[in-house]
Amino acid sequence: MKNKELAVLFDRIADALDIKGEQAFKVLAYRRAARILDEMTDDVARIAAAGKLEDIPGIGSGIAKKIGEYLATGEMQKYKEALSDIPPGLLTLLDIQTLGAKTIKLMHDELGVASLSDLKKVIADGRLAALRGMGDKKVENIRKGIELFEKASQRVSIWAALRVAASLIDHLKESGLVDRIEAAGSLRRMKETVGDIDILVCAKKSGGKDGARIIERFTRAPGVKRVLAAGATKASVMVATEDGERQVDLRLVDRSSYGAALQYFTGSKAHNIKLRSMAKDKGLKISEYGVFKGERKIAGAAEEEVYATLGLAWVPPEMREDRGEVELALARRLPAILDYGDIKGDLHVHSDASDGTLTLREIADLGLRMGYSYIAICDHSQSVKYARGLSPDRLRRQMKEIDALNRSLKPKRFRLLKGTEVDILADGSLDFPGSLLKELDFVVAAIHSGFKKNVTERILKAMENPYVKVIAHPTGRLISGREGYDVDIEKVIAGAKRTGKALELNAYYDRLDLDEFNCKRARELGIKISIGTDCHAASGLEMMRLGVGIARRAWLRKGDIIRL
DNA sequence: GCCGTTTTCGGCCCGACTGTTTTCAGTCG
Repeated sequence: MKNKELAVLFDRIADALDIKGEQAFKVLAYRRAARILDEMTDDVARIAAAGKLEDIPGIGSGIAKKIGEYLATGEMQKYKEALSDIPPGLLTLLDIQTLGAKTIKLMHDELGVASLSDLKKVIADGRLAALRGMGDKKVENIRKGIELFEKASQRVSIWAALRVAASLIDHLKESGLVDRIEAAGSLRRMKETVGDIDILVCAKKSGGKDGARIIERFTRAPGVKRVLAAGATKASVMVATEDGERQVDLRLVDRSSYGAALQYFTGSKAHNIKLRSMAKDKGLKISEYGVFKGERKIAGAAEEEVYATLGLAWVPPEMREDRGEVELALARRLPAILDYGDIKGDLHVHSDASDGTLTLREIADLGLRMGYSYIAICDHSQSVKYARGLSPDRLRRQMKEIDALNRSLKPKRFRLLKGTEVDILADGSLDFPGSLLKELDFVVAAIHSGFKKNVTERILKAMENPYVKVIAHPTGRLISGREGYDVDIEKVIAGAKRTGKALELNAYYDRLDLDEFNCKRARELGIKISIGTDCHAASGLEMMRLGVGIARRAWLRKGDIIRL
């Protein structure tokens, strides 16, 4: 599929035109096209062949023609033309906060800045500060922007971000001054990676000094390394996380605006723009303070109200990406996506028999506390030596143990499932014989070695086995803390479709295998998804939330996942 | 560049903040 390639091209064209000072709306049009292509699960070539490109909202005749040209020739005239007089190093400067296209163009035209190192030079020798419109403070901000860019250009994994947000929220709640508080932004939308963390707070007593106290407490919270700004309604700090420092913004809002602010700061940007332009058509105006008809505020306290004023059903945060959800909300036809409470169990957990840390009893206790009905124990098989994989004998002993434990758990309406994460060996055969697999409740198959040897073919062969229900690590992104493997996901998806096997959405830390994109494609093809944490420790069971979040972003319904 | 049961031309989301100005441009979320 050329979708992603084309997305990159259009994004670079947008960058180049932006720096050249082309009309902002033209730049926006290219960016929108890039985003559409990046997220599209259909093959753009197929749509182009059917002559349906212009049916996609946001793709008009101009961009359709350029797509056609690229598909036919492998080249795009507009791309060459746009990039011809732009040094490649200049485009990366757009990623520096406090530095935008206009300033970059000015620096390039006046000082010949063509790269990050050029920029550092003109800051050091004072030539940048001498430019018109520039001053010491602006230069200082750019310098700070560069520092931030070099230190924290990576987006942090959602799990680390969730933990940072939770600890700050708890810290603020302990003050007793807080009425409502929650994380907004991409964290609330459950994006796999998060840039900044946004927290929204509403004081119990508005108008008094409580707001100032909350801001004060925030800037002195544990983990805060630096305060970037602290005003009456907003504060920004840098907080230490597992993978470096991260910016956290706190916004203090009025109770009457809480819903509007939550909606606004949750985004995404594209979703919000669509809402606002709809509002405008209706003679309304939406801002973070509320929905206004002329001077009069007609909604704002609750998010539902904001959507209702536009005639829309409330949209789950995970769907707010302008991928058609607004139109469906208008038609009252939003799909009933999987809910966090729909999860009745975890379908991939390791015990201390292999490389986990928990006993069967501890896992059962945790499962009960999570409100589950079942957990599948899927320890490694014998060949996975580094993870103390179970021999057939040890697995049979574990099965007896589980049977015994289940008898005592019966009154609690909870059971452990007898399972395995059976290894797919170098020749594509499985690490246990069928006679053993047959005795198990749940068989997950996965590759753990020979990452460079015919991975795709081995997975396809394993899919032919009648006892295998699920393929784990289908995209091979990361596995047991090791490097991932290269797999032809197209073939794996086709294989799952053909054999009726499920693919695992694995949520342990940053592994999230499947990712959102392939999860969505699998759903569209009617392939079942199995959600398991693949966890090895107590905290890991809670990571189910990440898996469900990704599933919701992919619009999975209850019926799309395996439930026992 | 895209889009249109008020438009095939003239629109295209909104507000805050900052720093540099002397009324506003640039940037961000």
